[in-house]
Amino acid sequence: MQHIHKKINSELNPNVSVDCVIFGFDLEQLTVLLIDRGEISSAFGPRMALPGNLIYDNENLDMAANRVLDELTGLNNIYLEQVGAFGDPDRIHKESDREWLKSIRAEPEARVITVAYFTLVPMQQYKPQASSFAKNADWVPVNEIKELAFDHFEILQAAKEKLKQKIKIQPIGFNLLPEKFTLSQLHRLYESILDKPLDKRNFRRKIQKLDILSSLREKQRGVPHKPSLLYEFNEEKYQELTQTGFDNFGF
Amino acid sequence: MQHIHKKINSELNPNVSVDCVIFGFDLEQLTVLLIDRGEISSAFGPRMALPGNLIYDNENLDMAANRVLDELTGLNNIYLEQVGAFGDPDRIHKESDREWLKSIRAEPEARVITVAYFTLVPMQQYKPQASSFAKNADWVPVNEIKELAFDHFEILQAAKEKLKQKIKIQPIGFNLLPEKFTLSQLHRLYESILDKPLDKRNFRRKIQKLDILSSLREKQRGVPHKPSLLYEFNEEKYQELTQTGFDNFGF
DNA sequence: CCAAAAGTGTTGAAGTTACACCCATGC
DNA sequence: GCATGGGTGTAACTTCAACACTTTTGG
Repeated sequence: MQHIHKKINSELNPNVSVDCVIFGFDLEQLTVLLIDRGEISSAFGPRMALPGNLIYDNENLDMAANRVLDELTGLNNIYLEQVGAFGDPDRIHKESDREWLKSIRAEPEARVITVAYFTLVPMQQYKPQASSFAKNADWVPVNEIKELAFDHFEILQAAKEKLKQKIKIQPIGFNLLPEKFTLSQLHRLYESILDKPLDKRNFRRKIQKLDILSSLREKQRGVPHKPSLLYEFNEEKYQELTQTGFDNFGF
Repeated sequence: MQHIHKKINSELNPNVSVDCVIFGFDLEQLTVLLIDRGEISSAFGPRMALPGNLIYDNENLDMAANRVLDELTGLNNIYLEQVGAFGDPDRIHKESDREWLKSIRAEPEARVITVAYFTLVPMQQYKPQASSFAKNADWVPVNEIKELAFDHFEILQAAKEKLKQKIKIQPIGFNLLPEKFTLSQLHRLYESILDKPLDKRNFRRKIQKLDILSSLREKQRGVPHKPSLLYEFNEEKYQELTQTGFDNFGF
């Protein structure tokens, strides 16, 4: 896949960037989409970073986030929600980051504040393709991430918090799963996001009460235990509930 | 659009500003602190704006918000919480705003993204004093505000939403009141923020269960009806609850 | 037959909503 | 004495947390 961006009649703004925290789920754990910046010549430091880059002066922040995500990973047309703005003056304190910026930016020393966005996507439908200064782009389990470029680790934590909040008031987690899924997979997803165990029976009861699932007549095959029923969303109710939200999904 | 980006660390950054949404309560309704920019020479448009200005390259965003608030209104040392980043390229579309910027900025045409902050303060303890480019600074009832400079009206709406969310999980609303207050005043405050009526008895029950109020032996005087008992906070419990929050103050 | 995950109900406690009347004061 | 807002309790209902055993499959 290649990206042909219509020529943008505007300059990069050296002071404002966007970064994207794209969450996925591999049926085991929560993952996030990172780019690999490759070996940085002389300096040690984390190679991985959130996909992000400077904005253009004539695009709004949401558009910039989508463009940058597309340019670096090939994912496009994704609804992104803002996490917030980050940008301590010492945000670029790692030598490796400084050096890397010199290789890709016109004004590597400029003060940059970055606006972070996040969202959730069904991993299996999005195959990231690295390009531009991303040497590679791939899903990484959130719990395995120990450090990232710049202040991206901090941004990731903030995004995780937002996600925890959001999952309590909207049925967002659902579209991280394959089209047909089991309640146990959904259960594991909620536990991954909230980072704590949830009672199986209580969880199932609550979820079913939301009335957004249709159980299929189909079962898992080939598993060495009692096969689970498969479910899918009731698209209509799901949309409705996404709009209205629920005040109290008190996990 | 041009960028004159200085590498010197103590310069104003032409592309990033902060704006502050400071909420107060006048015992009747929610208010917000605005500055009056005065008559703008030839153009019509709103005179009022949120206190805000460009950041310096060597200060972090939180510090910038505090500094700007102090410079424009004299309020200082206030805990501010981020609302988010705003900054469509067409954010400066009113002629009056454009003209005003020419009078106060070195690069009035620069693309600016702004980071909004909000907080709540006890009005009676903070007497705003306008200075710098603010001709006046004063509390204005939120419901009376119909338009503001730039995209400040939109920012105000976003801050109100944040406030609604926050009041459901933390006892923030309390410190908008005078030191001694009645439960009815607190009740009215919650209704103002949530913008809907709350049952009197249920409200009182819930609030009291939080166990952060001490009832004084003192009563209102001079009111033409049964005088109310006065309350104050239990400072210790209040702090504790502010830390931990409550998952479920389900109004 | 064993291992592994799926699936299923009840109970006691806590919380939620809705609702109507008397009380103390100033004028 | 009247207008005004202050103050109080209960009942029906819903929601919540805690908890253990049987079922179905693959190997």
